[in-house]
Amino acid sequence: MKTIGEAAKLSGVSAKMIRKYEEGQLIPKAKRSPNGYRVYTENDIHTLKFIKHCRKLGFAMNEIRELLSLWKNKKRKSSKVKEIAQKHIQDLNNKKQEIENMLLTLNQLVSCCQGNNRPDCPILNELEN
Amino acid sequence: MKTIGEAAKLSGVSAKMIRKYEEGQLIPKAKRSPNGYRVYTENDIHTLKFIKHCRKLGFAMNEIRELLSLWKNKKRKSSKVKEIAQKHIQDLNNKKQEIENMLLTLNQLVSCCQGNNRPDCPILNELEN
DNA sequence: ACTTGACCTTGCCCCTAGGGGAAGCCTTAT
DNA sequence: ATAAGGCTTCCCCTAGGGGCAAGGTCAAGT
Repeated sequence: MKTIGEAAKLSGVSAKMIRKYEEGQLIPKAKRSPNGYRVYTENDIHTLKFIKHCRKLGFAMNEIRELLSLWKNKKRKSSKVKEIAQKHIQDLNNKKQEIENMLLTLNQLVSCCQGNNRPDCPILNELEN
Repeated sequence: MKTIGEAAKLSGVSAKMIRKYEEGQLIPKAKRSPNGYRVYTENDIHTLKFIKHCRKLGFAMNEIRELLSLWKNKKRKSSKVKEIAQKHIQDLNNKKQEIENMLLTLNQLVSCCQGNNRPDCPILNELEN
């Protein structure tokens, strides 16, 4: 039986986020010891690690909620998991594309700007129009 | 003199965000007409367009605050503008790298998952460890 | 035995950038 | 007069962090 700080260290999820995941019902409400502190089992920490890995791949909380319920459900269909992952890949590709568009414009603008002591600046000119 | 809705349409910034930019002091507090509605000049709309363009390139509000003050300052040094832009390019490259790392793992996992009616799933296996 | 200090946990607030929505007031057209 | 739509402020949501006041825990020193 661990406190929230120990669970945080062991799982890699911050104590703050553990409380949020409880509030957002990703994990069940933790039992409390007599002093009111949250108490965690090895199993809870296993679940927190699962969540941590999901976050590292960029899954949002709704998606993690679905992944958790599939993970716990031994009668799941792997097609459902694959579907969630593919949807997420799509989202990430869109974000990546947006960033690349920004970089294209920014790199071009920066290469045009002298970057000296004078006020003339093609970056500001572009932002103005 | 325009209302917030008209200013939103003309600038491309939503009414909601115009109020937030006022609250966050990116723009000065709008004057009010006798009924309490916010009132905007052509000049205000020009500034809102500038902010809109900054956002489209992914600048955060702090950065936009700096860019706005440089924009209004005729004695600025273009080197300062260039510096902000280069720092931002760095941030975007980092984000892009993170996304690419996620995609690498996800694509590999998805290609390993059968996606059928059976529960075996390499994606969940990976998330578990 | 008692106090002090260090560290932990609690719940609460704030921040980002943008959206959603509710409740109430104002204007304008029918 | 009434309905539609715009404006006001206020709240909630995301994912994660920062911070703070109040109180618990524990060890060391008095």
